[in-house]
Amino acid sequence: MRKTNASGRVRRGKNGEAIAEAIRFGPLEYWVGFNLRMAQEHAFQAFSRRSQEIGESPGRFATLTLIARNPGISQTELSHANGRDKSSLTPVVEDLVRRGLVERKRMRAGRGLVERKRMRADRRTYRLNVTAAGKQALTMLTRCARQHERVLDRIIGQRDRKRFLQILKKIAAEVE
Amino acid sequence: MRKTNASGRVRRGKNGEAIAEAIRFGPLEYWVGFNLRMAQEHAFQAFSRRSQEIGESPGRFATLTLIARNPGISQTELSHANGRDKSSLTPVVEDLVRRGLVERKRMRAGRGLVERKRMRADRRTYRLNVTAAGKQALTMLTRCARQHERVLDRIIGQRDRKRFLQILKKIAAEVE
DNA sequence: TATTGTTATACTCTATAACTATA
DNA sequence: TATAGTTATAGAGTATAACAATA
Repeated sequence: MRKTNASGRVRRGKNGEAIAEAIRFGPLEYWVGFNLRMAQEHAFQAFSRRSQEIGESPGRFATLTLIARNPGISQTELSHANGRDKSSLTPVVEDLVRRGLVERKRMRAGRGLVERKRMRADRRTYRLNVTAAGKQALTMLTRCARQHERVLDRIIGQRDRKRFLQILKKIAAEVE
Repeated sequence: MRKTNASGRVRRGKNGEAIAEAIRFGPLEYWVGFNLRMAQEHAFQAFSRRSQEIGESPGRFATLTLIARNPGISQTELSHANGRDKSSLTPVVEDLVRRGLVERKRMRAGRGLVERKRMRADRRTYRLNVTAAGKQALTMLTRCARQHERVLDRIIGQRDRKRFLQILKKIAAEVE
Protein backbone atom coordinates (compact mmCIF):
# COMPACT_ATOMS: atom_id res chain seq x y z
CA MET A 1 0.00 0.00 0.00
CA ARG A 2 1.18 3.46 -0.79
CA LYS A 3 1.47 6.00 1.92
CA THR A 4 0.38 9.60 1.79
CA ASN A 5 0.76 12.30 4.37
CA ALA A 6 -1.90 12.80 7.01
CA SER A 7 -4.01 15.35 5.17
CA GLY A 8 -3.17 14.13 1.68
CA ARG A 9 -5.47 12.86 -1.00
CA VAL A 10 -4.67 10.21 -3.52
CA ARG A 11 -5.96 10.73 -7.01
CA ARG A 12 -5.52 8.13 -9.74
CA GLY A 13 -4.01 9.30 -12.97
CA LYS A 14 -5.21 8.04 -16.32
CA ASN A 15 -2.95 5.05 -16.05
CA GLY A 16 -4.13 4.31 -12.55
CA GLU A 17 -0.97 5.55 -10.86
CA ALA A 18 -1.30 7.21 -7.48
CA ILE A 19 -0.92 10.97 -7.41
CA ALA A 20 -0.65 12.55 -4.00
CA GLU A 21 -2.38 15.88 -3.74
CA ALA A 22 -2.25 18.25 -0.81
CA ILE A 23 -5.47 19.44 0.72
CA ARG A 24 -6.17 23.06 -0.07
CA PHE A 25 -7.26 25.08 2.92
CA GLY A 26 -8.12 28.23 0.98
CA PRO A 27 -8.57 31.35 3.08
CA LEU A 28 -8.52 29.33 6.33
CA GLU A 29 -4.77 29.21 5.86
CA TYR A 30 -4.35 32.90 6.53
CA TRP A 31 -6.96 33.48 9.21
CA VAL A 32 -5.94 33.97 12.80
CA GLY A 33 -9.16 32.43 14.10
CA PHE A 34 -8.63 29.13 12.32
CA ASN A 35 -4.96 28.89 13.22
CA LEU A 36 -5.66 29.80 16.81
CA ARG A 37 -8.05 26.90 16.92
CA MET A 38 -5.59 24.50 15.34
CA ALA A 39 -2.76 25.50 17.67
CA GLN A 40 -4.95 25.21 20.73
CA GLU A 41 -6.33 21.86 19.63
CA HIS A 42 -2.90 20.35 19.12
CA ALA A 43 -1.42 21.80 22.31
CA PHE A 44 -4.47 20.71 24.28
CA GLN A 45 -4.27 17.16 22.98
CA ALA A 46 -0.61 16.97 23.86
CA PHE A 47 -1.19 18.13 27.41
CA SER A 48 -4.25 15.89 27.65
CA ARG A 49 -2.16 12.82 26.87
CA ARG A 50 0.42 13.87 29.40
CA SER A 51 -2.02 14.51 32.23
CA GLN A 52 -4.09 11.42 31.51
CA GLU A 53 -1.03 9.37 32.30
CA ILE A 54 -1.60 10.46 35.87
CA GLY A 55 -5.36 10.16 35.59
CA GLU A 56 -6.55 13.73 35.31
CA SER A 57 -8.01 15.91 32.59
CA PRO A 58 -6.93 19.48 31.83
CA GLY A 59 -10.30 20.68 33.09
CA ARG A 60 -9.82 18.96 36.45
CA PHE A 61 -6.38 20.49 36.66
CA ALA A 62 -7.68 24.03 36.17
CA THR A 63 -10.46 23.46 38.69
CA LEU A 64 -8.05 22.02 41.24
CA THR A 65 -5.66 24.92 40.76
CA LEU A 66 -8.41 27.48 41.22
CA ILE A 67 -9.54 25.84 44.44
CA ALA A 68 -5.98 25.55 45.75
CA ARG A 69 -5.26 29.20 45.00
CA ASN A 70 -8.56 30.43 46.37
CA PRO A 71 -9.15 28.42 49.53
CA GLY A 72 -12.74 28.38 50.67
CA ILE A 73 -14.09 29.46 47.29
CA SER A 74 -17.76 28.72 46.72
CA GLN A 75 -19.06 26.71 43.77
CA THR A 76 -20.76 29.72 42.23
CA GLU A 77 -17.59 31.77 42.45
CA LEU A 78 -15.67 28.88 40.96
CA SER A 79 -18.10 28.57 38.07
CA HIS A 80 -17.64 32.26 37.31
CA ALA A 81 -13.88 31.92 37.54
CA ASN A 82 -13.75 29.44 34.72
CA GLY A 83 -16.68 30.84 32.78
CA ARG A 84 -19.06 27.93 33.02
CA ASP A 85 -22.56 27.61 34.44
CA LYS A 86 -22.74 26.44 38.05
CA SER A 87 -24.71 23.37 37.02
CA SER A 88 -21.79 22.22 34.90
CA LEU A 89 -19.61 22.25 37.95
CA THR A 90 -21.75 19.98 40.13
CA PRO A 91 -20.50 16.66 38.71
CA VAL A 92 -16.90 17.93 38.55
CA VAL A 93 -16.80 18.89 42.21
CA GLU A 94 -18.66 15.72 43.09
CA ASP A 95 -15.97 13.68 41.37
CA LEU A 96 -13.09 15.57 43.01
CA VAL A 97 -14.69 15.10 46.43
CA ARG A 98 -15.42 11.44 45.82
CA ARG A 99 -11.78 10.86 44.96
CA GLY A 100 -10.65 12.68 48.05
CA LEU A 101 -8.91 15.57 46.31
CA VAL A 102 -11.29 18.28 47.41
CA GLU A 103 -13.07 18.92 50.65
CA ARG A 104 -16.48 20.54 50.73
CA LYS A 105 -17.81 22.15 53.87
CA ARG A 106 -21.04 23.91 54.61
CA MET A 107 -20.57 27.35 56.04
CA ARG A 108 -21.20 26.93 59.69
CA ALA A 109 -22.13 29.36 62.33
CA GLY A 110 -19.52 30.02 64.95
CA ARG A 111 -17.76 32.73 66.88
CA GLY A 112 -14.86 34.81 65.72
CA LEU A 113 -11.62 34.38 67.66
CA VAL A 114 -11.25 38.01 68.47
CA GLU A 115 -14.74 39.41 68.52
CA ARG A 116 -17.46 37.70 70.38
CA LYS A 117 -19.91 38.55 67.64
CA ARG A 118 -21.65 35.75 65.90
CA MET A 119 -20.16 35.17 62.43
CA ARG A 120 -22.44 34.89 59.47
CA ALA A 121 -23.43 31.40 58.51
CA ASP A 122 -24.88 31.17 55.04
CA ARG A 123 -25.96 27.60 54.99
CA ARG A 124 -26.64 27.63 51.27
CA THR A 125 -23.02 27.82 50.25
CA TYR A 126 -20.20 25.32 50.36
CA ARG A 127 -16.58 26.23 50.85
CA LEU A 128 -14.13 24.25 48.78
CA ASN A 129 -10.57 23.36 49.71
CA VAL A 130 -8.02 20.92 48.39
CA THR A 131 -7.04 18.07 50.66
CA ALA A 132 -3.52 16.76 51.19
CA ALA A 133 -4.15 14.22 48.42
CA GLY A 134 -5.38 17.06 46.23
CA LYS A 135 -2.18 18.98 46.84
CA GLN A 136 -0.18 15.93 45.94
CA ALA A 137 -2.08 15.45 42.68
CA LEU A 138 -1.61 19.11 41.96
CA THR A 139 2.14 18.80 42.42
CA MET A 140 2.31 16.04 39.84
CA LEU A 141 0.06 17.91 37.45
CA THR A 142 2.13 21.03 37.83
CA ARG A 143 5.22 19.06 36.96
CA CYS A 144 3.41 17.79 33.84
CA ALA A 145 2.38 21.29 32.90
CA ARG A 146 5.91 22.61 33.27
CA GLN A 147 7.23 19.94 30.93
CA HIS A 148 4.53 20.83 28.46
CA GLU A 149 5.39 24.51 28.80
CA ARG A 150 9.02 23.77 28.06
CA VAL A 151 7.97 22.12 24.80
CA LEU A 152 5.85 25.14 23.88
CA ASP A 153 8.61 27.54 24.88
CA ARG A 154 11.04 25.75 22.63
CA ILE A 155 8.61 26.07 19.72
CA ILE A 156 7.85 29.72 20.33
CA GLY A 157 11.35 30.84 21.13
CA GLN A 158 12.51 32.91 24.05
CA ARG A 159 12.53 36.12 22.06
CA ASP A 160 8.83 36.05 21.19
CA ARG A 161 7.38 34.34 24.21
CA LYS A 162 6.48 37.38 26.25
CA ARG A 163 4.83 39.21 23.40
CA PHE A 164 2.98 36.06 22.31
CA LEU A 165 1.55 35.64 25.79
CA GLN A 166 0.52 39.29 25.91
CA ILE A 167 -1.37 38.94 22.66
CA LEU A 168 -3.18 35.81 23.84
CA LYS A 169 -4.30 37.62 26.99
CA LYS A 170 -5.35 40.61 24.94
CA ILE A 171 -7.49 38.45 22.66
CA ALA A 172 -9.21 36.75 25.59
CA ALA A 173 -9.89 40.09 27.22
CA GLU A 174 -10.94 42.17 24.26
CA VAL A 175 -12.58 40.03 21.62
CA GLU A 176 -16.27 40.90 21.51
CA MET B 1 -27.26 44.56 45.05
CA ARG B 2 -23.58 45.09 44.80
CA LYS B 3 -21.81 44.25 41.61
CA THR B 4 -18.52 42.49 41.25
CA ASN B 5 -16.55 41.74 38.14
CA ALA B 6 -17.14 38.54 36.25
CA SER B 7 -14.57 36.45 38.03
CA GLY B 8 -14.79 38.25 41.35
CA ARG B 9 -15.63 36.86 44.74
CA VAL B 10 -17.41 38.62 47.50
CA ARG B 11 -16.21 38.01 51.02
CA ARG B 12 -17.92 39.50 54.05
CA GLY B 13 -15.80 41.40 56.50
CA LYS B 14 -16.29 41.18 60.22
CA ASN B 15 -18.94 43.87 60.07
CA GLY B 16 -20.68 42.14 57.21
CA GLU B 17 -19.52 44.59 54.56
CA ALA B 18 -18.85 43.25 51.09
CA ILE B 19 -15.21 42.87 50.10
CA ALA B 20 -14.54 42.16 46.47
CA GLU B 21 -11.65 39.81 45.93
CA ALA B 22 -10.12 38.93 42.62
CA ILE B 23 -9.78 35.29 41.73
CA ARG B 24 -6.21 34.09 41.87
CA PHE B 25 -5.13 32.03 38.92
CA GLY B 26 -1.76 31.05 40.29
CA PRO B 27 0.67 29.62 37.75
CA LEU B 28 -2.07 29.33 35.10
CA GLU B 29 -1.60 33.05 34.62
CA TYR B 30 1.84 32.60 33.07
CA TRP B 31 1.39 29.44 31.09
CA VAL B 32 1.09 29.54 27.34
CA GLY B 33 -1.15 26.47 27.26
CA PHE B 34 -3.78 27.97 29.51
CA ASN B 35 -3.77 31.33 27.79
CA LEU B 36 -3.88 29.72 24.39
CA ARG B 37 -7.00 27.93 25.53
CA MET B 38 -8.59 31.10 26.90
CA ALA B 39 -7.85 33.12 23.78
CA GLN B 40 -9.18 30.41 21.50
CA GLU B 41 -12.29 29.95 23.61
CA HIS B 42 -13.17 33.63 23.55
CA ALA B 43 -12.41 34.09 19.85
CA PHE B 44 -14.34 30.95 19.00
CA GLN B 45 -17.39 32.08 20.94
CA ALA B 46 -17.30 35.44 19.21
CA PHE B 47 -17.17 33.88 15.77
CA SER B 48 -19.76 31.33 16.80
CA ARG B 49 -22.25 34.06 17.65
CA ARG B 50 -21.55 35.80 14.38
CA SER B 51 -21.96 32.74 12.20
CA GLN B 52 -25.00 31.48 14.06
CA GLU B 53 -26.78 34.62 12.98
CA ILE B 54 -26.70 33.10 9.53
CA GLY B 55 -27.43 29.63 10.79
CA GLU B 56 -24.10 27.88 10.61
CA SER B 57 -21.50 26.66 13.08
CA PRO B 58 -17.74 27.18 12.78
CA GLY B 59 -17.39 23.46 12.14
CA ARG B 60 -19.80 23.54 9.22
CA PHE B 61 -17.92 26.51 7.86
CA ALA B 62 -14.59 24.71 7.87
CA THR B 63 -16.13 21.61 6.30
CA LEU B 64 -17.83 23.65 3.59
CA THR B 65 -14.61 25.53 2.84
CA LEU B 66 -12.64 22.31 2.54
CA ILE B 67 -15.16 20.84 0.11
CA ALA B 68 -15.30 24.03 -1.94
CA ARG B 69 -11.53 24.21 -2.19
CA ASN B 70 -11.12 20.52 -2.92
CA PRO B 71 -13.90 19.66 -5.34
CA GLY B 72 -14.70 15.98 -5.51
CA ILE B 73 -12.99 15.20 -2.21
CA SER B 74 -14.02 11.94 -0.58
CA GLN B 75 -15.37 11.66 2.95
CA THR B 76 -12.32 9.84 4.20
CA GLU B 77 -10.00 12.46 2.75
CA LEU B 78 -12.17 15.14 4.29
CA SER B 79 -12.07 13.48 7.70
CA HIS B 80 -8.26 13.43 7.53
CA ALA B 81 -8.19 17.06 6.44
CA ASN B 82 -9.85 18.24 9.60
CA GLY B 83 -8.40 15.60 11.86
CA ARG B 84 -11.57 13.78 12.85
CA ASP B 85 -12.65 10.19 12.47
CA LYS B 86 -14.68 9.42 9.35
CA SER B 87 -17.63 8.31 11.44
CA SER B 88 -17.84 11.79 12.97
CA LEU B 89 -18.29 13.20 9.52
CA THR B 90 -21.26 11.11 8.47
CA PRO B 91 -23.93 13.22 10.24
CA VAL B 92 -22.23 16.47 9.21
CA VAL B 93 -22.20 15.62 5.52
CA GLU B 94 -25.71 14.22 5.83
CA ASP B 95 -26.88 17.55 7.23
CA LEU B 96 -25.13 19.63 4.56
CA VAL B 97 -26.62 17.45 1.82
CA ARG B 98 -30.08 17.57 3.36
CA ARG B 99 -29.95 21.35 3.39
CA GLY B 100 -28.84 21.44 -0.21
CA LEU B 101 -25.40 22.94 0.40
CA VAL B 102 -23.39 19.93 -0.63
CA GLU B 103 -23.79 17.40 -3.39
CA ARG B 104 -22.71 13.83 -2.97
CA LYS B 105 -22.10 11.57 -5.95
CA ARG B 106 -21.00 8.01 -6.21
CA MET B 107 -18.00 7.52 -8.39
CA ARG B 108 -19.37 6.16 -11.59
CA ALA B 109 -17.78 4.27 -14.38
CA GLY B 110 -17.45 6.13 -17.65
CA ARG B 111 -15.10 6.84 -20.50
CA GLY B 112 -12.42 9.47 -20.62
CA LEU B 113 -12.86 12.16 -23.20
CA VAL B 114 -9.51 11.65 -24.83
CA GLU B 115 -8.63 8.02 -24.27
CA ARG B 116 -11.08 5.32 -24.97
CA LYS B 117 -9.98 3.44 -21.89
CA ARG B 118 -12.52 2.74 -19.26
CA MET B 119 -12.01 5.08 -16.27
CA ARG B 120 -11.82 3.69 -12.81
CA ALA B 121 -15.04 3.57 -10.84
CA ASP B 122 -14.55 2.98 -7.15
CA ARG B 123 -18.10 2.54 -6.10
CA ARG B 124 -17.28 2.68 -2.40
CA THR B 125 -16.39 6.34 -2.40
CA TYR B 126 -18.49 9.45 -2.68
CA ARG B 127 -17.28 12.64 -4.25
CA LEU B 128 -18.38 15.81 -2.48
CA ASN B 129 -18.98 19.19 -4.08
CA VAL B 130 -20.67 22.38 -2.93
CA THR B 131 -23.85 23.36 -4.72
CA ALA B 132 -24.79 26.87 -5.82
CA ALA B 133 -26.62 27.31 -2.52
CA GLY B 134 -23.49 26.08 -0.74
CA LYS B 135 -21.38 28.66 -2.52
CA GLN B 136 -23.83 31.35 -1.51
CA ALA B 137 -23.73 30.28 2.14
CA LEU B 138 -19.97 30.22 1.93
CA THR B 139 -19.89 33.77 0.62
CA MET B 140 -21.87 34.99 3.61
CA LEU B 141 -19.77 32.98 6.02
CA THR B 142 -16.59 34.31 4.49
CA ARG B 143 -17.87 37.83 4.94
CA CYS B 144 -18.53 37.00 8.60
CA ALA B 145 -15.08 35.55 9.00
CA ARG B 146 -13.45 38.60 7.48
CA GLN B 147 -15.25 40.87 9.93
CA HIS B 148 -14.11 38.63 12.74
CA GLU B 149 -10.56 38.71 11.40
CA ARG B 150 -10.61 42.49 11.35
CA VAL B 151 -11.51 42.49 15.04
CA LEU B 152 -8.66 40.10 15.80
CA ASP B 153 -6.24 42.08 13.64
CA ARG B 154 -7.09 45.24 15.53
CA ILE B 155 -6.36 43.48 18.83
CA ILE B 156 -3.11 41.93 17.65
CA GLY B 157 -1.79 44.91 15.77
CA GLN B 158 -0.39 44.99 12.26
CA ARG B 159 3.18 44.85 13.45
CA ASP B 160 2.86 41.51 15.24
CA ARG B 161 0.25 39.77 13.14
CA LYS B 162 2.54 37.90 10.78
CA ARG B 163 4.81 36.61 13.50
CA PHE B 164 1.84 35.64 15.67
CA LEU B 165 0.35 33.60 12.85
CA GLN B 166 3.69 31.91 12.20
CA ILE B 167 3.93 30.86 15.82
CA LEU B 168 0.40 29.46 15.84
CA LYS B 169 1.20 27.37 12.76
CA LYS B 170 4.44 26.25 14.31
CA ILE B 171 2.68 25.10 17.47
CA ALA B 172 0.07 23.13 15.51
CA ALA B 173 2.77 21.50 13.43
CA GLU B 174 5.38 20.74 16.04
CA VAL B 175 3.80 20.13 19.40
CA GLU B 176 4.19 16.46 20.28
C1' DT C 1 -7.52 -8.87 3.11
C1' DA C 2 -8.08 -3.87 2.96
C1' DT C 3 -10.89 0.23 2.42
C1' DT C 4 -15.24 3.38 2.17
C1' DG C 5 -18.76 4.88 4.44
C1' DT C 6 -22.75 3.72 7.92
C1' DT C 7 -24.64 2.31 12.19
C1' DA C 8 -24.95 1.49 17.04
C1' DT C 9 -23.44 3.11 20.99
C1' DA C 10 -21.26 5.75 24.46
C1' DC C 11 -18.64 9.43 26.57
C1' DT C 12 -17.43 14.39 27.70
C1' DC C 13 -18.64 18.84 28.21
C1' DT C 14 -21.89 22.09 28.15
C1' DA C 15 -26.43 24.64 28.88
C1' DT C 16 -31.46 25.67 30.39
C1' DA C 17 -35.12 25.19 33.44
C1' DA C 18 -37.30 23.66 37.37
C1' DC C 19 -36.51 22.51 41.95
C1' DT C 20 -34.90 22.76 47.38
C1' DA C 21 -33.26 25.04 51.04
C1' DT C 22 -32.00 28.67 52.60
C1' DA C 23 -31.55 34.11 52.89
C1' DT D 1 -38.03 37.74 46.21
C1' DA D 2 -33.32 36.40 45.48
C1' DT D 3 -29.43 33.21 45.75
C1' DA D 4 -26.57 28.55 46.24
C1' DG D 5 -26.46 24.40 44.67
C1' DT D 6 -28.90 20.03 42.55
C1' DT D 7 -31.48 17.47 39.30
C1' DA D 8 -33.50 16.32 34.94
C1' DT D 9 -32.78 16.64 30.48
C1' DA D 10 -30.93 17.76 26.08
C1' DG D 11 -27.63 18.95 22.54
C1' DA D 12 -23.14 19.22 20.14
C1' DG D 13 -19.17 16.95 19.05
C1' DT D 14 -16.36 13.25 19.35
C1' DA D 15 -14.68 8.22 19.35
C1' DT D 16 -14.63 2.92 18.93
C1' DA D 17 -16.21 -1.24 17.04
C1' DA D 18 -18.78 -3.98 14.06
C1' DC D 19 -20.77 -4.09 9.61
C1' DA D 20 -22.01 -4.22 4.31
C1' DA D 21 -20.42 -3.25 -0.05
C1' DT D 22 -16.74 -3.05 -2.86
C1' DA D 23 -11.78 -3.34 -4.14
